[in-house]
Amino acid sequence: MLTQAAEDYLKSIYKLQEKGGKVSTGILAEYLDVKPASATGMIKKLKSMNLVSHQRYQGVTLTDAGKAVALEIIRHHRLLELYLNKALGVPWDGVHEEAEKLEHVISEDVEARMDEFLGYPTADPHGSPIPDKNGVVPETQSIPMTDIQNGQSCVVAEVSDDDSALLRHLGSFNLYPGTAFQVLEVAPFDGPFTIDIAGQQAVIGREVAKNIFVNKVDTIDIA
Amino acid sequence: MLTQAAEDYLKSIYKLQEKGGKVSTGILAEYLDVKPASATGMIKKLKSMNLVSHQRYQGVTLTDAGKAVALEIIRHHRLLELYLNKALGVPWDGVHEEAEKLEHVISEDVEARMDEFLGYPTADPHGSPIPDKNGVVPETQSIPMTDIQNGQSCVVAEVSDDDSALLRHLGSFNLYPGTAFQVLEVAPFDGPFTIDIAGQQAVIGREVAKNIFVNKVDTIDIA
DNA sequence: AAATTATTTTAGGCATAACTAAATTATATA
DNA sequence: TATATAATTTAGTTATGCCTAAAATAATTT
Repeated sequence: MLTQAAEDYLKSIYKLQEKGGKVSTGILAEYLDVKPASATGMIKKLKSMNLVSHQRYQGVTLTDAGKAVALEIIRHHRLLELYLNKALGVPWDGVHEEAEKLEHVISEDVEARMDEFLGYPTADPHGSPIPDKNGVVPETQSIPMTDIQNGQSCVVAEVSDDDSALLRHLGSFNLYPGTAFQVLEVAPFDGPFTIDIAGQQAVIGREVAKNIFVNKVDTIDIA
Repeated sequence: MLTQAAEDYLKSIYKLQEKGGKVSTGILAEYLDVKPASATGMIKKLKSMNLVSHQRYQGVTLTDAGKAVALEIIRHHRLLELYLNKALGVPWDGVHEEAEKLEHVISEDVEARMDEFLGYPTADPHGSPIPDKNGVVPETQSIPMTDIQNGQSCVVAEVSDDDSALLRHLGSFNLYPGTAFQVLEVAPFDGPFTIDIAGQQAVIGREVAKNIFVNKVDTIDIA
């Protein structure tokens, strides 16, 4: 059995690897809010278990075994988030924190039952893809909202899950995955976005927009 | 926050206290499968937190604060058992093990939501009373099956929850809480019980019967 | 090549929780 | 009441796990 800390390291390496290939000790340490020396220590431990590859000064990479573990934890986390939201009505800004604790203790049996209850879903309440039980991650090709031009219509695909204040803010505009909106105006000099959501106007700051990923659509369905 | 070990000690002290008043270090150690010296160590720690009273060689007792914590954990455990069984279909011989891990991690919010989903239940799948959110334990007055005489009819009230093989065995006879049966014969010299469950005969050994608690009834409802 | 930056090693700290062995205290027995 | 037995406590040890600061080393930049 792996410790909770080891599982957290693997999960973090996976997520950082997604964004930018090799994961340096420093980046990993910063992400986990520990000192680089601590990260080096855990990396050595994970390497001895053949869960990561690592050569000094070259950064870490997950091995196939390590990736499998990381994906399993991520699957736990995202299924739990969706289950807590759908089955127990936990608001979407609260599920992350709860899942963070439960993901390390839930059994495969209970996970399978939640999966079945939910109808084998492919995304959590924030739009993040849920790996299947073999570790296959559903493909997504969303783009950052900050790349969207004036007049373009889009649908929210995914938002960051770990900042509950941000999630409450997005919720107040109904900016959940699946929600359509049109960009009315992008203020110059990296200014805020004015958007139209189902007839309501809203102003979304750039720092907020960075946490929103969307798919472009040709026209908005007017419901 | 308390450690998991500390919570387990408090829970154990509560349970042992239920049966026989003062809880000696030795009994506690045996129950938790540690050496007496280890129990002494944890008792000192809990005492320093005002969760137990203890005077050397005199055994431990929970303080009001300690009892509140113990009841909270027990409530977590039993609600989880029932939730896993009713909402996710986990078989009754599997819920204990799962709840044992989850009870230390679940939030009060999620607990309240499970409670509501279940309709504010008062007993878990094994018939053990579920303390309410203020720590009030529903009264029960069941008696050991081993005290039942020939010819007496009873209804299963509660069974031990921690031996899954035993639970599967009882399940094979339909001996769930609420099930009625009649004692047809008690073999002499502390021998087994022959009983009638809905027309089916079964032989229940004494060691098994010790784990079953019942309420006497005058007659069996013939369904 | 020197200076800067990043990483790794070393050595040690702290928390938790278990253990053994020996000393102490309580209880039972002769 | 003295003594033997049992239970408990103390003291010191072990093991795990994760962390840090400081020093050493490697890589990168100027």
